[in-house]
Parts: sequence; structure tokens; C-alpha cells
Amino acid sequence: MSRTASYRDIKADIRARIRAGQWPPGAALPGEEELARFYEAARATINRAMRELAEEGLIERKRRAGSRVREAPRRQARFDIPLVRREIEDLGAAYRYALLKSRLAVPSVAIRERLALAPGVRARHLLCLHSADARPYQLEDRWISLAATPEAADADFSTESPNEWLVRRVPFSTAEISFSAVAADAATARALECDEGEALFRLERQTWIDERPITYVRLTFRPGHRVTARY
Amino acid sequence: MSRTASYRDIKADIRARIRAGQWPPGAALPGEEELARFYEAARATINRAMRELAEEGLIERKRRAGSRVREAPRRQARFDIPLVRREIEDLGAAYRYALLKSRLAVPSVAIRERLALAPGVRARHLLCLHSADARPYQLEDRWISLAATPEAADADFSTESPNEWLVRRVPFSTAEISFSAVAADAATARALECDEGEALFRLERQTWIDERPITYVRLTFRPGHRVTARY
DNA sequence: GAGTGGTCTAGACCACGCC
DNA sequence: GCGTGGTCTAGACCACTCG
Repeated sequence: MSRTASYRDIKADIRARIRAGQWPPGAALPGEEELARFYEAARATINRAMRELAEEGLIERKRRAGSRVREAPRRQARFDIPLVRREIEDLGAAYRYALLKSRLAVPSVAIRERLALAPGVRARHLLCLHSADARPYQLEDRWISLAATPEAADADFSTESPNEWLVRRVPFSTAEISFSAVAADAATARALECDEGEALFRLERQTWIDERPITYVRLTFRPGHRVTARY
Repeated sequence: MSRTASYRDIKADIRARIRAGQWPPGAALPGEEELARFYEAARATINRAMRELAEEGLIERKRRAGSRVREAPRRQARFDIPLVRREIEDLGAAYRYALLKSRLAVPSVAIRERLALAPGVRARHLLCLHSADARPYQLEDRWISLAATPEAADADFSTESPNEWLVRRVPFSTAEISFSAVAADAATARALECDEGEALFRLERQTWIDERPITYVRLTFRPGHRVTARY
């Protein structure tokens, strides 16, 4: 390393050494002070490099025990979940939104439990279609708890999608998201203009504000949809 | 803030203020120095708090322009991609691995381009089944470039899955991963013991070492599979 | 108990991007 | 230009955890 060893350089160098086998999986790395002497850098600089390597899942750090190369490097991928509107516009297509259904209703048990509602309590239910160049792109099936967001009872979702309405209005503290594959049922096939039984990509998301469920949504995409991440 | 304002406290406080509407979307936040005075902390501490908020997608930072609250908070989810073996063992099920097919072959054009191979060049092709409690869990269809990993030509994958073999042996610098939904074709249905045409979750992954493609794999999961992340 | 990472400070210089 | 974030330093104290 030359005189200007940035934390990036150090990170890259350590990563390269691990790859090269200088420190095999499970091996202990030198302590921060030793590395600081070696790279002629301040310990804070080493610390940042090591901290980021740990966050990336390449090494493990423990207080008294020091840093070790992970046996099986933790693999994680970070996916961006854009607003549908942006997603479609980024494709260079014209975005169109349509509200298919809007009502106050008592949800099924599964939804009720997700939203932590008492039996018989109503919630806002919405069914919306997001289209790209007039072709169905994503079907949105959403429930909004009125306990957390009473304004949702009277909100008008005929021109603004609930997604954007929520983003503007309701912050959340926690979210859970999951991906799966489902066969198109009759109603979904009709809405997305695809064949019944076709394999569709589905994204489910639920958000909470301070432990209180806000909304649960099922997004079902047109055939062929995929999400991608690089790292 | 009290006397010991850690970067975590500061982060939480700023986040809370943004949520509370003190700085609406698009608003400029005070500069680091001003925040440092306000929180009675060193600028480095403020910097760390702000840097992490930016990384989480809540704010945007630019050199000369300062920090702003994002208009639409960037939503990103981080998924852990465990080794199948671990995934299955974590379910409390017995893991079993079977090599269904192993050969050297000239890949299709699509695969050839992914692996950046010249026409007619052979690569290692593997088809493996990972089972949980003797029930098919995941079908692995993998190509390995011999250009990047010549040892793969002679490796024995009959007891060790190529995944684990690669993890132990070949580091990668970049990976691309994508999720989608596919209908089970005849061969896949047979292997996974499901119905043809059934909707299945698929994970594709390609890795590179210094721009050189190493491997491309398609993992197709048994019906009902899902991946989940919280954030 | 003692060693290692976790964090904070005060001060400094630098580089990028608006004006 | 010049202001803001990006980074580095040297030194310090703390907290966790292993032996």
C-alpha cells in the first residue's frame, strides 16, 4: 500500500488476500491495531474497512475473539422495490392506473390475523390494476387497517393508487416482503389478460408502524416478470 | 438528546423527526456541522448517522447540495440466500443430495452467451436434486465454464453438490441473482414430483470472477416455496 | 482480567458540484 | 470559487466476551 491507503483500498486488499487464500475460511485475521500498523493507517480507517467487509458477509467479528473469515460467505442480495409507476415508466411505457374494486369489508381470517383486527371489524379493501402501454402489468390486492390509518376509510383511490397514497401519508417502521410463484386463478387471469393456471410472480408486503399493522398487499405480476439484483 | 448521544440515537432521532414531518419529503436537512452543534457530537458521529440513513434509502446526500429527505423513500429488501443444505436443515428436515446428470456439453446459445464461451466450446453441465426428508425440494440445473474453472471438468459431483464445491473452491467478485415464476415442464415436474404446468418459484444466479463468467445456475423450487425478508 | 472490536472526539484536508 | 459531504488521523474510553 502506498501512503494514501483509503479504507476502500484496504478493503479491496483484504478481500483480495482472502480470495487468494492467505486467510482461508475460518482463519483469524490480524487485529485492528496490527492491520493499522501494516497499512500505515489509523485504526478508525481499518475499522471502517473491516466493518464493511463484515456487513457484506465476508468476515465475522466478535469483540474479544477478533475477526475471522466466514466459513461460508453469507450471501445476500439487495433488491430495490420501486413504485409500480416508476417501474413502468422506467421501461419506457405509459403508466395507467385503474381502480377495479373499493369497499369496506370484513376480511378473511388470514387477512384479519395479519392486520391484527378483532373479528367482525372492517377494513379497506382495494383491487387495482397497473398497466404499461395499456397492457396489464400488475394486479394489486390490498387491505388497509383503519385502526392504524382511519383516513383510509374516506380516501379516494380512483385516481391515485393506494400505494402512492400510503407512501405520501403513512410512514412505516417495519416491513416484511416475500416473493413466491402462484398459478393464476380465474379472476386474476381475467384482470391480467393471461391464461388461467399460468405461473405468475407474486410479491407480498406488509408494513407496521410501531408494531401496529398498517397494510397488507399482494402484487401479482403479468407473466414473465422477474426481479433482479447484482452484488 | 442527553450527554451521550451515540450515532444510533442521532439516527433514530433524525428518523423520528422525518416521520413526524419536521422535514417533509424533499426538504433539505441541516448540514453536518450544524447537526453536530445541535446534538453536541463530533461531526464524524453525525456523518456516520447520516451515512447510514442514506444507505437505508431514507435520505439523499450530495456534496455541494447537502442532504435531503427522499421524495419516495427508496425501498429495498435484503434477502439472505443460504446454501440449500442449510436451508433444508434449518427447516428441521433431513437433507439429501442426488446427482441426476453430469456431462461435458456444448451449451445452448443462451447459456453460451451468458458464459461468454466461443461457439462449440464445451462446459460442465450438471443436474442435481436437493431433497428434504426424502421429498424433492429444489432442482439445480447448472453450467460451469471450464475457462474460468478448469478443475470442474474432472471434479466429482456425485456426493458433493456443485454449489458447495464452488463455494469452497472458487471465489467470485460479482453475482447477479433473479427471481421469477415458471410453469413446470415435463422433466421438472417429474424431478420435483409435482404436476406439469404447476407454478414454481425460480432463482437464477450467475457469478463472475474479474469479469469472467464462472457459473450460471437455475434453481427451481418445489411448489409453494417463498423467500422472505424483513427490514 | 485482559484483549479485541465499538464508538466518540477534535481537527484537518480533500473532492465534487453548484453558482 | 466555495460550501458540503467524504475521508483520514491520533488518541481515548468503553463493552463485551473469552479464558
